[in-house]
Amino acid sequence: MYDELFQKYQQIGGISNQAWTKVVSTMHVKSLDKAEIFLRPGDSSHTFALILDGVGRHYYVDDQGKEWTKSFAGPGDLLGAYAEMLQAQDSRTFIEAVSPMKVIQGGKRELDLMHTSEWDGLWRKLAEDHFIKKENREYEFLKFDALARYQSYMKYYQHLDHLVPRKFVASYLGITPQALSRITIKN
Amino acid sequence: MYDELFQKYQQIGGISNQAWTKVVSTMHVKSLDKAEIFLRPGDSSHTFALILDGVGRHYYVDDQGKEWTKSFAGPGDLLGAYAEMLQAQDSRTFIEAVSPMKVIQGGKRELDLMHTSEWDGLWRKLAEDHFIKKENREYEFLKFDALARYQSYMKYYQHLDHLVPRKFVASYLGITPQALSRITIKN
DNA sequence: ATGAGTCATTAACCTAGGTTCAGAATGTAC
DNA sequence: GTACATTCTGAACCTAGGTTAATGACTCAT
Repeated sequence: MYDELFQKYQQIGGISNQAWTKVVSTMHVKSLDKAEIFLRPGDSSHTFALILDGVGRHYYVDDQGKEWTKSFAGPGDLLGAYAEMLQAQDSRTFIEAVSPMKVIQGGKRELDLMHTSEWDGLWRKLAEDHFIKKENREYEFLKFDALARYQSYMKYYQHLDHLVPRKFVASYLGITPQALSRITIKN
Repeated sequence: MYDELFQKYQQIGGISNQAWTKVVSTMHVKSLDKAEIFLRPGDSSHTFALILDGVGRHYYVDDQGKEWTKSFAGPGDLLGAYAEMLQAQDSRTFIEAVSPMKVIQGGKRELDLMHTSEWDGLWRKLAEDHFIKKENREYEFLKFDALARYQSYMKYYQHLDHLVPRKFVASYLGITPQALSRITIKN
């Protein structure tokens, strides 16, 4: 998985093996139990990880205690409070392991190491990809009903869905588990 | 306004006066009538503009002919099919003048001129800002009802609102003009 | 294996917002 | 200024999805 990880980010941002290794070598592998929380509101957003195995989930909790899932993340994906990192704020989101996970974790040290021009392209690409994904989600919230959003979820996250409880899917779609049941039985 | 524009992007991305002037000097001023369309689906996403005066609107049209507003843009803001530009696709969105506008327009030539490392920081910052804005909108769609979204709109776009017809506000919130009337009368 | 939580589903009822239609209030063109 | 078109508001009715509550089906810890 290490090699795949390098290849993935190499391809996205044209990082040299050297620069990559320099950063990754100081990161350490961490295992997370199912339902273990990786990051919570108030934690430093400098903490991040790359997923080797398993599925993670980024979510908010509102004042009534309801959870709203922003995104899921699988092998190769970035786990972290990305928006807060960009704004130099502490995390406002929770990140938890949906299934048992294995990740390589980094922090401020590694982020600083990536503050060279060689990494600019990668970070720009990551920002752009994040933007495109969120704009697409905006589009779906504006135009799609819950069923159409569910179908889009299934398409986008098909490789992770078998590990994701339906209540999390519902919270990602912005509906209740009951509503998700209604939708998926009928259609 | 020219100076303000430079100062704004100077501050965002640390562009030198020289680099800025080199790009802007080949752009030309364009006036748009109210309701005039600046860009439509199928047009090259290389066409973009910086707003000198007036208010623009980015929107989709769905298969039933309904319009869904992605964002508004005022003086100093970027007018363009940004997501499509990033993906090297033709525009999928409409952009129109909500009020009479004055802009400085650019195209592929200027985009190419900005393909130097000096511009990387600015483009990265733009991508990040776009991402943050969209993630915030995702958050509001997940957690807020129409009234709360309206209040958020009023806060964010208060400086432009006097120029924006309410039907466009409704289409930005993802509701009908009738629903917007209901909301704003009662509250 | 057993009991205590979770989780998914179903059903009955409720509500925010959609739809349709109509009238009032604006704009805009001549 | 008059005429026409567009926008805004309002009311009546409808529907997608929320809320509450009940019932199995699963975990999983002991």
